[in-house]
Amino acid sequence: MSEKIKSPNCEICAFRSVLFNSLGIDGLGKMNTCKDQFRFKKGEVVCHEGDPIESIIYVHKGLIKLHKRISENQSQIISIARPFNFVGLLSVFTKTEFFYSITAIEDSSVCFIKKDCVLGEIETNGKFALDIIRRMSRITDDILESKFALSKKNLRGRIAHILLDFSENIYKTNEFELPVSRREIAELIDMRTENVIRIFSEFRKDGIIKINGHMIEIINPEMLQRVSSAG
Amino acid sequence: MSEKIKSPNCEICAFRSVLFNSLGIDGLGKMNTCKDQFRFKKGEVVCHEGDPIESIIYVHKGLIKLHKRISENQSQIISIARPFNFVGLLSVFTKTEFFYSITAIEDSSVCFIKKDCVLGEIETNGKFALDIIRRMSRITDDILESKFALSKKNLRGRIAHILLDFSENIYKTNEFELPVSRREIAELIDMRTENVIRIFSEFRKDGIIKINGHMIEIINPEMLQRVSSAG
DNA sequence: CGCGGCTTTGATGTTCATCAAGTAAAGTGG
DNA sequence: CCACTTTACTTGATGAACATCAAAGCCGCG
Repeated sequence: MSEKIKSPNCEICAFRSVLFNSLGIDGLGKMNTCKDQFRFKKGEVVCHEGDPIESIIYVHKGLIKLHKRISENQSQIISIARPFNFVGLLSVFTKTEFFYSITAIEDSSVCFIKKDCVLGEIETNGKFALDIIRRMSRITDDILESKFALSKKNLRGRIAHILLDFSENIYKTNEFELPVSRREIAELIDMRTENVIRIFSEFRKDGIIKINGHMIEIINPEMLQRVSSAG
Repeated sequence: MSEKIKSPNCEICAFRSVLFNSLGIDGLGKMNTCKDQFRFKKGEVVCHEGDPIESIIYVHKGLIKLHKRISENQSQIISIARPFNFVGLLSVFTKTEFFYSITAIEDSSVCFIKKDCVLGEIETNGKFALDIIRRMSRITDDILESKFALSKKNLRGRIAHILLDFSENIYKTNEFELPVSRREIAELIDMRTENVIRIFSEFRKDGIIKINGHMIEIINPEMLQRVSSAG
């Protein structure tokens, strides 16, 4: 079960987030009273599709996936949120319910920041409002650009892209344990499980990566980069 | 050439836009001094890729396309903006230059609203800030949902979808003149010109639409809806 | 121990891009 | 206004990329 943990002060935590630059000590103190921090073990559900949106979610540690059932035996992973990411920052203003579920794919720690606190702060603190808007724009840009880039890559390019993302942006090392199954990778980059496996094997045979179950070692990052760009 | 026209008062125009609800007469008066209204004839360029973003753009009348060169002889249409739409509302906060060009595909009338006015109003008017944020969220939702939906449709589904969009959302009639060439349709929904034509022909043979050059009549909207959903 | 989920490989079929070639329409210069 | 050029449109044939189907091995778990 998820476990509520003693909240560290936002003052201490805030340095991690550009978002709260404009709050000042007063605002941070206020935020402190609006939030709850929880730990989730790998596989635990953070929230279900259809739950009311009462808070925005800040990823403190770990990895969580946003996903959506699209048929009886088909899911889709919308994105994987990583530390310092906000989830729901876009939906909170237009929707009343989450249109995706959230599940931890690693042991994670997340903050729930009450929606009303954020709204209130926006109304009274113009600088904070601008910060939120800039943050939202950047999130949107990122999502659009990456979805866009992925959608016009071929399958090899997509696999290369996501391996590089894990390696360079998430784990910052050439050897890491994939937090997701082959099937989940397929759901994330919109292809079939069989082809994920096939292309993993191709990359292995080409000497680009080593595979041992979920452990991946990237032997030739330059080549992977080339495959990603070419795709 | 584009032609600057005598600006109607924003007070008169504003009823069209939910965005300006929170401005009040004072704010609208201010906006009035921050904006310029221009007419563009079909085919005229509103702005070029790389131009500095000094204003957000509001479509008053007509249709404009946002497009981008991706190689010597390949373009891509990012979206088509219609009356009451804002363009640049997302980019204005994170970018300094347009990453797309804008061209009128019908005789159009657009307002340029100075960026600084909008930023200033956000800082001092909390309700306006919230309105902007809500509007941005909705724009983002719309873009993501429609791009998302399109990307997982087959070619027939995409063509059906876009024909329905023109018919139901833009022209609100079953018979209309396509404001774009076959090639531009291909650029908009990410396929090849040849296939746009082929599928148009199929729909014609199936008795779903009638075609006469750029004039399209949708004979069987239900069927088109079914093709769009099935794809 | 056996069941279900994950992984892997091979065979087959569908969808769509690409190439090629020809016609119609629209702009251009004399 | 007509020859000329270019651009848009159209149809058919071919091939590549990818989904789908089928079958079997692996592994953890009740």
